[in-house]
Amino acid sequence: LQKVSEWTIHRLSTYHRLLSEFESEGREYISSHELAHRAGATPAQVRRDLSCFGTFGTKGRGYFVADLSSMITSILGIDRDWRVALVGAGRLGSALFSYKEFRRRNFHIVAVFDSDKSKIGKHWADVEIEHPDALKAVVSKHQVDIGVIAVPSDTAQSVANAMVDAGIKAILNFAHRKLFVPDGVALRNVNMAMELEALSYAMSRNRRLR
Amino acid sequence: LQKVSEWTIHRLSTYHRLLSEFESEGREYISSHELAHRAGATPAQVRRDLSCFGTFGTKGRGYFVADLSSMITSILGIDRDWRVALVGAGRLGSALFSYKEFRRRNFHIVAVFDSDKSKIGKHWADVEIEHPDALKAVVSKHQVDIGVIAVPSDTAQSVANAMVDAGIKAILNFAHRKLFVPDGVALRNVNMAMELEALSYAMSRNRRLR
DNA sequence: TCATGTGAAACGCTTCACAGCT
DNA sequence: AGCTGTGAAGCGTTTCACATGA
Repeated sequence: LQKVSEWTIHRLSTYHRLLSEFESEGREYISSHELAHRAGATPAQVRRDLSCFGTFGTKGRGYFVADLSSMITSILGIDRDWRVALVGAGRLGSALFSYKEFRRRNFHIVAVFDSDKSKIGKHWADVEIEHPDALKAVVSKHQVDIGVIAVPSDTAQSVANAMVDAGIKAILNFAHRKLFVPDGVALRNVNMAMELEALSYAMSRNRRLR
Repeated sequence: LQKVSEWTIHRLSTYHRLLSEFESEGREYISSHELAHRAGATPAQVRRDLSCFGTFGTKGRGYFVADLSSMITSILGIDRDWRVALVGAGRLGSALFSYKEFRRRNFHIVAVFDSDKSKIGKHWADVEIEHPDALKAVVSKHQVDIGVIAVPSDTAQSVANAMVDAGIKAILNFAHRKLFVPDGVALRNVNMAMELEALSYAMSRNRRLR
């Protein structure tokens, strides 16, 4: 079993989405060249990415769309439901709660937490907002797999600690702060402010170059 | 002028945030070692990142916090205001509109667009929601620098095209889709579904390894 | 002939290690 | 002595190019 880079995984996500499109277009076979073109990658990269997990193609023909799609589904582990706990019931949390792309991929938010007393007890759809103190109990009761952090930066690390303590093994962090978690806990960050700063840098530089 | 990697830029964002903390703690000097520790990086990496832009440190002492902070501010181009146009006034757009981290960094959303007739004409704070057809006119009127795409995947590329056509040089894309833009236009993606799939992969793999 | 799968080369980022300055 | 700045080594990813098989 070799090491697979996180970029490969991101590209697999992309290939997977494109394969769905090809499937609904009725395409049977797809070449690495065409897949790469639509994915913004190179043919060699597509083949290399896939080769990490086995040999799925037919020489001279390409990849059978339906098979490849279901192989990637299985590799990514999205051939099952995942239960998600959301901490932070502000506007961002609300947007995440109703983000259709999540449910479409079988990620189900089964619990919502917020320390704001005016929010506790309210319902979002059929989920009641609870105090974060209940995290550990709720996580084991609902067998939560993934924790989503949508709280202000200054409390993000303590929320992450509580999630780890509750046995959560995967965290998606929206706070603008680097989080530290033990080995064995998967952590991904979505940092919108950082992306804006990257754009700001690019624009400042372009201006300077002209 | 050398090439600077996008990871260096992301780390500069992180250093910048940490330096603000050190400043408010009253620290005068900071070593690459301590900065790296808080940033989750290595001392050599901190020094290498900074060396792309000049020499800011004092041998034997470290970096003068206030100076380094303002240097990074200037490098990232966040020492000025940026005007942002948001396309997509759904829940995600709404969350972005009121995301405090943006305004704190001087990113100001000065225009909001949505093609939903029931939304057009409504106001968010003092910004009126307009039809995307008005994009080009509004961008040049308000001198918009950055476009944010918060629409469903299937219309994201056409929105990006319209932004490019309107002269926007930097785009932040929240749609779950790879966008293609011409050279000279900076593009950053925030792909929440993709991050969840990366977590799903990590969890599936962990389980398989045991 | 056509497209995959893969050693090997190329490339870019990170880490090492130390000269040089305070 | 302590810490920066940086050439050089190390390492992981991408790209090349071709043997292999349909």
